[in-house]
Amino acid sequence: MPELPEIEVLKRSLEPRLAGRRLLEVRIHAPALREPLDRRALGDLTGRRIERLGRRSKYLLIEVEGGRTLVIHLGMSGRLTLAPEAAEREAHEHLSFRLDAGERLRLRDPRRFGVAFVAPTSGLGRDRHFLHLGVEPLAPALSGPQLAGLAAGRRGPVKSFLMDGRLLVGVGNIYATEALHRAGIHPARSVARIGAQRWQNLADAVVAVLERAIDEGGTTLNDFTDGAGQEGYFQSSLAVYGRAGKPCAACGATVRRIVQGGRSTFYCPRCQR
DNA sequence: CGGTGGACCTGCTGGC
DNA sequence: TGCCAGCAGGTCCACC
Repeated sequence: MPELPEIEVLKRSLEPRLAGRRLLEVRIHAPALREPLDRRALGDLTGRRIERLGRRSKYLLIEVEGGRTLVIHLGMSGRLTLAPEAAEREAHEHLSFRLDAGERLRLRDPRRFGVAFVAPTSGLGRDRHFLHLGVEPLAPALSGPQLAGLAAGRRGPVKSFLMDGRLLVGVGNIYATEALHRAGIHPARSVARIGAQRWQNLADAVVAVLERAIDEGGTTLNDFTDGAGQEGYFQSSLAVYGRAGKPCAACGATVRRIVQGGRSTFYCPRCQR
C-alpha cells in the first residue's frame, strides 16, 4: 500500500493528534513482523511523551522524549490508526500503544511485511535500515541533473532505477509507473539512453505525481487509510497503473502490462517511448 | 554491475 | 456455490 505519499499523509494526519501525548502502555500480539519485535525496547517507550513525527523514505518516525524514536514501516498491508481505547482489537493488530484520553494507536498488518523498532534519535542515520538509503525526492525537489547524476554509469531499465531505494527513496511501483507515464518515457528504456531534457521531465514528473498524491490523501487501492481511518482518492487520478486493457487517460490508446523485476508495470504505448 | 527468481505472509478476485 | 491460481503498495537474498 504505502509509498512516500501514503506515509507523508499518515504523518500529517497523526502529528497534531500525537504530539505532546504520552505512551502509557504497549501491547504486543505477535513475535515478529518482517523482523522480530523487540519487546523490551518497545516496552521501554511507556511513560514517554511524543515530541514530534517525521518521515524518512517510507518509514514513519515517532520521536519520543529521552532521545528514542519509534520507527514504523507499513510494508505492503500495514495500517496505523488512532482509535478509541474501547474499540476491540482488530484482526492482525500486532502492536498498539495506549495513550491518554482513552485512545489507542494501533498497528495492523495482515501480511506482516512491516517493521517496527526503536532506535536512538541521534543515531538514526546509522541504523542499518537507514544506512544505505538514497535521496529524498521532495523538499528540495528532485532535479533533472540530480537524477542524471544518480544514473551516471548505470545501465538497466529506467523503472528499476526509479525504484532502487539506494539511489532514490519513496518511489514504489505505483508512483514509478505513473511518473514515467507523465514524463512520456517507456518503462523499459535504458537509463543510458535518456538525455538531459528527459531527465528533467522525469524529475518534474516524479515530484508532481508525489505532491499531487499527497494532496489527494494518498492512493487507496485496497486498504490504505490515514491515521484517522480516512481513505485517499489519488486512485481515481491514476493514468495507467492497474489499467491494462483500458484506455490511457491521456490519449485513449490501450494500456499495456508488462513484468519488470517481478513487478507489474503499466504503460501507454503511444504516450511513452 | 544488473537481472531474475524466490522468500516472507494473508486476503481478495476472477475464471472455471 | 466452491476451489484454485494469480496477484497485491515492499524489502532482502541467493544466484547467474
